[in-house]
Amino acid sequence: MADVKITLKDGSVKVYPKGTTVYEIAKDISGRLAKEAIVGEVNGTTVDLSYEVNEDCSLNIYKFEDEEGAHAFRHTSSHIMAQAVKRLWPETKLAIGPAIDDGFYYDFDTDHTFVPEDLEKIEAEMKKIVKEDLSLERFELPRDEALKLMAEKGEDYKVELINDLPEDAVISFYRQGDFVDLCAGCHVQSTKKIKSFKLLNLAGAYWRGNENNKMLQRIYGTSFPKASLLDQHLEMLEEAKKRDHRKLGKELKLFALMEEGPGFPFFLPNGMVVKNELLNYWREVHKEAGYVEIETPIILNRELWQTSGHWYHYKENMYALKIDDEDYAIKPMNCPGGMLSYKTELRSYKDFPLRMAEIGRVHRHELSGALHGLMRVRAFTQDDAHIFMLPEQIKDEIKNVCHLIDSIYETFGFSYHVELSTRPEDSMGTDEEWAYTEAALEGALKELGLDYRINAGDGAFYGPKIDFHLKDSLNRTWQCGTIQLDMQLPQRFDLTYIGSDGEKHRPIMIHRVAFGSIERFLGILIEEFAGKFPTWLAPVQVKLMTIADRHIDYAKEIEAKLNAAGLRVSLDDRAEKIGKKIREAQMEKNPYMLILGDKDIDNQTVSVRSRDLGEVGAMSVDVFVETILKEIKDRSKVALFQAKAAKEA
RNA sequence: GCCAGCGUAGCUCAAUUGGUAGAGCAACUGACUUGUAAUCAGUAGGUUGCGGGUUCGAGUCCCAUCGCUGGCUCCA
Repeated sequence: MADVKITLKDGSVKVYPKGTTVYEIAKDISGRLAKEAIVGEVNGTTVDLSYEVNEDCSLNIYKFEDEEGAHAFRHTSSHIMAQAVKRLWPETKLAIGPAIDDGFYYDFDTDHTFVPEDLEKIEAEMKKIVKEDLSLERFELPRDEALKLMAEKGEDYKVELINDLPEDAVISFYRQGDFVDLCAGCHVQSTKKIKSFKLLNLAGAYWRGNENNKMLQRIYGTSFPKASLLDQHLEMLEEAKKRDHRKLGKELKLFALMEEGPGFPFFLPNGMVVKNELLNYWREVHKEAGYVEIETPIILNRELWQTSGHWYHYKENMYALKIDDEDYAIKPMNCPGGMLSYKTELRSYKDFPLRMAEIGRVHRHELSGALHGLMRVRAFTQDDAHIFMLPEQIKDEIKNVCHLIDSIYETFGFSYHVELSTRPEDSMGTDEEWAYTEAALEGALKELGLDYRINAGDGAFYGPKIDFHLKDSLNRTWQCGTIQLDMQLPQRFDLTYIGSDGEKHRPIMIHRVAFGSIERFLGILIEEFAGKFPTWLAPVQVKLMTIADRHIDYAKEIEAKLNAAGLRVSLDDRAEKIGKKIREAQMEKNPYMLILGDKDIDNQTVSVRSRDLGEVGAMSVDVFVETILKEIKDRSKVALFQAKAAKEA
């Protein structure tokens, strides 16, 4: 393999095998992942050194494909956007403008209200800046000079940021032409590198994410080193729109959201089939995992919510009402009812772990602006369970729940990430209790070897939690499963059990969900499968269609057989062409179509067409039923007829 | 709740500078009797989200309100 000769800025020469990635070269030379990133590529046998080195770092070259490279690239894009905005509206004050997963944003404070047309103007100005080929120069200033510089420029937000930096912080700036920004860095060497970009949307955002602060105007954008990559990304966004669960939910008649009940979804017959299948599956696996099921009331009195603490800690989110002059509230969570259920009997340590599940419908008054299809609603169904146990059972039980959740997600083929959320500011309980419970959850995660990230201060007010997050079609993540260790409610409700010593003790309680919310899970499910549910979930599993009216009797005969086999069947016996019936069935995303005509009557067969595989061929009804029943029983994610076709071939 | 944008037939969208709402698909009726992604013809369908205002005249402009979308905040 040919070697690549690289001349470094200090004049020294290094030789690498051709094909070595720039990233590896950078690591090799610098011996570490340096804080400055530069985007570059090895082409052929030479390396373009023109964009090579920062003043205070050794050679650090990253490709756009590396996280650091993309980050630097987008961060520079963000600076270019800010520079463009400052040129167009000089009075604008800059807040923060970081790189994010798929692009970048910048928060601005200006009297000018940005409208969508402004994005084009800003893009045009950005193009100029890119063309000007401005190099990004880093410089550091002592605190007082840094403050002076930003104050002179009227950048109040930057002044605040500098004031909040720790004493020993290095205060760095980046300059590109006439534009200077307080910035810790990671930039490409020149504005010229930002080949393709697009500003995507406008949004409001509170300064520092605090709703008591001023609302700034945020502009989101994305950028790529090649136009083709940008096009590809924009195409992906278009594709994602097509699988949006709100769109598909309407098209497939799964659910409806109406003005009459914002945030309160209606489940239509098709959606109800999917929901019930999900619940059937859920009950099956939970029974196997040793759970019992209960149901508690939707409405309970004020005293209960005071006991639980919700009346004070969750009041803004609760729907309250008066009944016979007494205060009641609609449950926002199932736990208090679960506590009362626990207390209906004297419990023994021998009953532990006691796993009480509840498919509970809860109502929460979410902010109107937070509502989002099925993902964020005001009434939803939690697949809840409260598990009561001994302290020494905590780790194993958390592991059990993690396994259960994992196996459920695996059934749908979902990948997920885990977060551990710790004590929030507004919380109940002692420091010791929090330390103990947080350690218990983290210990279980570590023993399981699960990757997780810590979400400091994001726990529930009554305990720390482990969250399982799934992604929607736009890669936005949604919390679904959660496991919360709760030492508050057992105390507040004075829950006890009789231990082996014959004395009363306080049980440990886990509060957990796997789907999280059936509604949200269904939303994720729709987007993941783009509406093409696996057969076991599909509202209509088999669509029968006649070629001509004379085939209707035979079709009804087949329909009866499939019905008898427990399949969800629908017959299209309209006097339409078969092409049209197939087209409509495909659009309804029915997994299987049976085409019935003269040949089928003569041979006593059905002609099978699969939504995913196309024409499968003719077979006897019995063979068809046998195969599809297996596919359903296995909760297969793919059509089993594919395997059959492969075997025959 | 906050910032911005949007709201026309069941769905997807039209409607010059304000001039009196239209198309495709779906639906319905009829003809056609069809072999793997759209047969043809006809019929019907809208107080332009709701409520005010400006105007000779408002889907177009203004105000208010409800809802939706993208974010922020919050959270399953």
